[in-house]
Amino acid sequence: MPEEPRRQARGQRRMVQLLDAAAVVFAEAGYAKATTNAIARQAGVSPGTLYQFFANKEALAEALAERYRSELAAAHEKAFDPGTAQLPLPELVDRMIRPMVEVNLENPGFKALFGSGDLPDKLTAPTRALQKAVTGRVAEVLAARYPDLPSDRLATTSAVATQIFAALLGTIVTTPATERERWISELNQALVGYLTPLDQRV
Amino acid sequence: MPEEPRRQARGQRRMVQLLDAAAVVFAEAGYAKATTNAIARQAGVSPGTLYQFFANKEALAEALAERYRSELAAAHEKAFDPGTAQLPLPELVDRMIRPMVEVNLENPGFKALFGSGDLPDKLTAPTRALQKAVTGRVAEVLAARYPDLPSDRLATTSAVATQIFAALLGTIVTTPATERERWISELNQALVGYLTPLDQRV
DNA sequence: GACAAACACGAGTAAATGCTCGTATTTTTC
DNA sequence: GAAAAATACGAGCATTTACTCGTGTTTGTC
Repeated sequence: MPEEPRRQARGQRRMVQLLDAAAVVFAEAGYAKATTNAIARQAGVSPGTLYQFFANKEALAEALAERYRSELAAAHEKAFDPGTAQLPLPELVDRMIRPMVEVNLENPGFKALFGSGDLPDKLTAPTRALQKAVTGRVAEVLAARYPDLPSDRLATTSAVATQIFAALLGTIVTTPATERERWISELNQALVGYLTPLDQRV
Repeated sequence: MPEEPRRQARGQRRMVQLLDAAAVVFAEAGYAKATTNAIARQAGVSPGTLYQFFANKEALAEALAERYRSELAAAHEKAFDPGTAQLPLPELVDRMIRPMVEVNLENPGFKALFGSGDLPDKLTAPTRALQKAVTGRVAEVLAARYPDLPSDRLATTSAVATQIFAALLGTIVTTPATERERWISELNQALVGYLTPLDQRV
C-alpha cells in the first residue's frame, strides 16, 4: 500500500480548498450527482490534483464528514455547561437544535452528507458516521437527564430523536429565513412531545 | 409529439411486468443506481421494449409512484370508517400508520421513491408527488378531528407528521420482523407526542 | 546548488448507462 | 389474407464520469 506522503504547507492548503469546494458542490448537486471534476474545477484545480490528496470520491466525502463532525462537537461544547441537562425540556431541546441548525446554515454541504435516508450502498458510510456522531451526542444528553433510563431505551430514543431531527432539518435550512423560526419551533414541539413521557416517569 | 399508441392486451401485461421489475430493482439499488437495462433484464425483456412503453426512466418511476398512490388510497379507504377520526389519539395514529407500513412491506420499491429526502433535481418529481399524496391524506384526517384548526396550521402539522413518518419508515421496514413492533410503537409515540397539544386545545 | 519529494497539470481511458434504430414478429383491422 | 399497427429484439451510440499517467514545476533538505 502506498504511504501517505508527508504534506507540505501548500498541500495542506489545497486539501482545505478541496474540502470547501466539495461542500459547495455537494450542496448544489447532492452527493450522488456531484462529480469529482466539478469539485476540482470549483477549487480551481485540475482533476489530477484532487486525486493527489484524496484516493477517491468517497474518501473526500469522509474527510468532509469528519470536518463537520468536529465542528458540530465544538458547537455543542459551547452550548452546554453542566446543568443544562436539567433545564425544562423545551429549552434543553432548543439548545440541542440551535447549534445543529447553525452548523447547517454555515456549511451547506452538511445536509447532503447527513440528510438522505438511504443512499446506495457504500456511499452511505460517511453519512452513517455523521448520523452516529449526532446520535451519540443526543444519547449523552439524555443519559445526563435520565440517569436511570435503561441503556436499550436510551439507544432507541436517541436514534428516533435524531431521525426526527434529520427529517425536519432539510425543511428548516431550505426555507427562507423569515419562516425558519416557525419550522424550528415545530421541530421543537415534535421532539418535546416525543420526550415528554420520559420526563413524567416515576 | 408522438401519440400514445393504442395498447393491446399484450402491451398492458408488459407494462405491469415492467413496473413490477422496476419496483424490485429500485428496492435493491435505490432510484439513482437502478439502471434501465437492469429493469428490462429483470422483466425478461430487451431494453428497446422497455422504451416502447415508457419514454424514460423518470416516466417509469412516475408510473410506479402512481401505482403506489392508488394502492395506498385503497388501503386507507379500507382502514377508515367515519368516526375513526374521533378515536383516542394513539389508536387514530395507529390506523394511519399500519396501512402505510403494510403497503411498504408488500412493495419494497415504495421506500426508494418515497423515502430519501433530497434526491437530485427532477428525479424528485415522482417522490414529491407521493409525499404530497400522503400529506394530503394526513391533512384530511386531521381536518376531520380538528375542524376548527386554521388551514395554515393544518398544512404545517400534516407536513411535519408526514416527514416524521417518512424518517422512521426506513428503520421500520428494514428491521427484522421480530423487532418491528417496537419501532412502530416508537413512531406512534413520536406522532402522538407531536399531536397531543392539538387535542388539548380549548 | 543538486537531488528528491511533493505538487500540479489536463488530455485521455475504461467503464457504465440512458436511450436509439433498423429489423423482425405478432396482433388487429378491413 | 393483406395492410397497418403494435410489440419485440439487441447491438451499439453518445455521453457521462471516476480516475490515471506522463510530464513539468515548486518546495524542502543536505
